[in-house]
Amino acid sequence: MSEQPDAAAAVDRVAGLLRARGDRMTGPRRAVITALAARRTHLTADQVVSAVAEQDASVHRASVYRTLETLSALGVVQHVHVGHGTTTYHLAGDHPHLHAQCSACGAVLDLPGSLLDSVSARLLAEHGFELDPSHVALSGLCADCRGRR
Amino acid sequence: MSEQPDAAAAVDRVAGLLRARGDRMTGPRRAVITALAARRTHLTADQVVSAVAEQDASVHRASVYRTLETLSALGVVQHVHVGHGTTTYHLAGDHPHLHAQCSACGAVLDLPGSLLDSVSARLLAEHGFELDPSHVALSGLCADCRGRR
DNA sequence: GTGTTTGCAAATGTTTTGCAGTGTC
DNA sequence: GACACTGCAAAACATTTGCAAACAC
Repeated sequence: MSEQPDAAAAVDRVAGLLRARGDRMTGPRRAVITALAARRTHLTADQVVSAVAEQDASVHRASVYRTLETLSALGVVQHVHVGHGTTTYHLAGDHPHLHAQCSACGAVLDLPGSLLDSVSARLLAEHGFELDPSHVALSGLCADCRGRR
Repeated sequence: MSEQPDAAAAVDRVAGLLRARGDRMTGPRRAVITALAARRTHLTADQVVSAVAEQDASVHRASVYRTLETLSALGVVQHVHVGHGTTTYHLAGDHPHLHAQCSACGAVLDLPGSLLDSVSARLLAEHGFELDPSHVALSGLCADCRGRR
C-alpha cells in the first residue's frame, strides 16, 4: 500500500489551507481526505461515507456531507456529475481529465482533458461562455453497448 | 394561443404509438403531452406537474412521473440533465440542440446541435463511444457571471 | 476560553412503489 | 370484460438543518 504518504501529504496541505481561513483540521476531515486520496476512482457521497467508516466508524454521515462541501469551497475537492444525478467527488490537482458515461450500462470512460479545447475556445469567443469540461460527464453509448444492438 | 393544434397533433401521434404497443391513451397522458407541447422551454418534473394541474387538477404527481417514464421509453419524450441533478423533459422531434448551464447562476444557454460534431467523430473513431450531445448539459460560467468576478 | 465542528435526530425534497378501484379498448 | 392505468398513501432515497455537546486552536 503506497497510499499512506500521499494521503498524509494531502492532509497536511489541506490543514494549512484550513487554518489560513480560521478553520480547523479535524478527525472527520482527515478521514475524508484520506479516503479520497486512497482511491483513484471518483466516489459518490455514499461511497465516501463507507470508505470513511472503514477508518473511523464514529464519523457521521452528515459530517461527511458537510466536509465535502467545505473542502469544495476550499478548492481541495471537486465533483463531477455523471448521468442520472449521481455526483462523484475527487481530490483536486489530479491530472485534469474528463468523463463520458454510457447511458446504457453506466460505465465511465476517462478522456483526455484537451478533448473539448476547440469547443471551449468557440464557446468563449461566440457566447462568452467559459466551459468547465470536467464538471459534467458527457453521455452516450460505449462500444460494448453499441455492439450489443 | 397557437399551441392547441400542435398539442392535438402530438396527442394523436402518440396515441397511435401507444395503441400499437397495446398501451392506452389516457387523460393524464394527454395532459402531459399537451403541457410539453405548449411550452418551448424544457420542464422539470415538478414544472410538468404544475402545468398538468392547470389543465386537470385531479392528475396525481405519481402519474406524471409514470407518464414521463412511459413516454421516454416510447421515444416521444426526451430528458436533459442540467447541473446539480435537475432533469428536464421535452418532446422529442424538436430541432436538435444542446445546452450549457452556468454553474453560478443556473442560466441555460441553447447551442447549435452541431457544436460537438468533431468531438463526436473523434470519440467514435478513437474510443468507439457514440456521443449523445443533447442528453447532458455542458457546464461552465456564463458571460454575465464571468464578468462579475 | 472561544468559536468551530460534530453527532444526533428530525425535517426536507424528490422519486418510487403496492394496491385496490377506474377507465380504455 | 380484460387488463392497463390511475389515485392514494406510504416507502425509499439523498441531502440538509437545528441544536447541544465536544474539540481544535
